[in-house]
Amino acid sequence: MESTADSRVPVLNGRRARNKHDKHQRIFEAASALFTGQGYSSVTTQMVAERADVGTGTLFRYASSKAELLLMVMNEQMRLTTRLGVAESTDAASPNDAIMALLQPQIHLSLAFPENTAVYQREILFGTEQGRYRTEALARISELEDAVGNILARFAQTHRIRKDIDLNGAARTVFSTLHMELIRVSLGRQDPQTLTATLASHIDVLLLGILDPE
Amino acid sequence: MESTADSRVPVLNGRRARNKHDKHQRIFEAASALFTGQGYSSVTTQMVAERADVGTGTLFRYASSKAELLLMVMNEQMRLTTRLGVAESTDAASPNDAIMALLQPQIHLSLAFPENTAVYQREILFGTEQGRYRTEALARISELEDAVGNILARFAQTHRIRKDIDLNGAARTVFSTLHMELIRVSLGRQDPQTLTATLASHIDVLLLGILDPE
DNA sequence: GCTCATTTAGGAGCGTACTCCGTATGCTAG
DNA sequence: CTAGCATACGGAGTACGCTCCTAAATGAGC
Repeated sequence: MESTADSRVPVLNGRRARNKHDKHQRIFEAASALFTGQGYSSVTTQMVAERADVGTGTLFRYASSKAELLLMVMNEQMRLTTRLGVAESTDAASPNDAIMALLQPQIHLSLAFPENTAVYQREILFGTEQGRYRTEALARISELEDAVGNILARFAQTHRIRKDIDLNGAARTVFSTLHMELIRVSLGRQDPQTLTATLASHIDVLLLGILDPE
Repeated sequence: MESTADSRVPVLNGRRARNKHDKHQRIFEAASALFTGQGYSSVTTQMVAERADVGTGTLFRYASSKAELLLMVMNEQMRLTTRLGVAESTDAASPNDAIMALLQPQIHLSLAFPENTAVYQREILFGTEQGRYRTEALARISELEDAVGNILARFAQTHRIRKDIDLNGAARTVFSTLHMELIRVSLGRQDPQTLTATLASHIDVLLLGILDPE
């Protein structure tokens, strides 16, 4: 028994691993094409399964729900925008600029795919299942929140700040506004033009509001 | 022809109107009892129909979806809390107190029914159907937002305020935070205790942030 | 190569929100 | 009271996300 335990080390080069990888790839491509082509709601899991040439049962072995399929696709896009945002925020003059530079790529992506963004936001906020892709999405957002928190912390080192202020809490309010504005815009309830201005204004007020009024 | 047009005035005393009213009442009570008794997700529309003693087809003539059924129930509760909040906010000393007094009853209600609140928030934010009860819910929230806007406007009259500040936009950020915190708490991701403090702090920062720093 | 154990595949089947349309009920005119 | 019309009712049927269980594929030991 113990001798076979050694073979538990995952071998990635077997037929099995390759098949799995292939199927995952096909499913990813099918979901990606369908979701970005026609919106989330008009795509059925049957369609994805057929296009990926797998059974429906198989599909749900690779993503535990239809929503997870979307997260799988969106995460990949978010991976790029996050990296981009972090990079661009480093050489910003003011904290306002830094935060806006950080978030700009996410906003841009969101505006490009409104319906998928709405579902993405919905699943982030209201999803209960602890699937692989949802976990990844949450991690990515936490990253961004921490980045904003760090920018605020740096600001706090060069300015007199009110004592009882929780900087992480402050960072969260920025994201509350971001989430809500993204939802509004992605569902067509608000002009995309206003989003950036609203967010910038919130940050502006926030920075002034946390200063110690001597 | 024109003479019959007079009869278009809705007569509320016919058998028909009474039947309709009765059914509506039964459906309301059934939905109310089931949703508050066990959570939203474990209630099926069949159950509601049976308990109300109507067919499923009939049920969907009175509420266009399961979510609308919940909104129907929650709206009624919100009607009371809104009135209460508005009343209590009038004799508050500071704008902070006024806003918090305004929102306290809503928060209290939300904490009492976490699961239903989560669904309520989800439908408010992401619902697309233009059902009767959703419209009503949105109107109720607009009311509250306007009330916050008014409190800020009064504050602006007795203090020097930065020029380029949009008070309604500022009011919206308060609600962004409120929505997000309610979601977090109602899904059990955050301690209910912190909600009020977080919100109060946001308002605090906001009020300082919109002041003109001479 | 052969056998056995374990992992993976997939499609028939299920639960549930919602619809469709034939039937019943109430209203109005004559 | 009756006929004709409009409205309301309700349950069989549908769509779709997801599960369950049998069968197939793979790899290990000999």
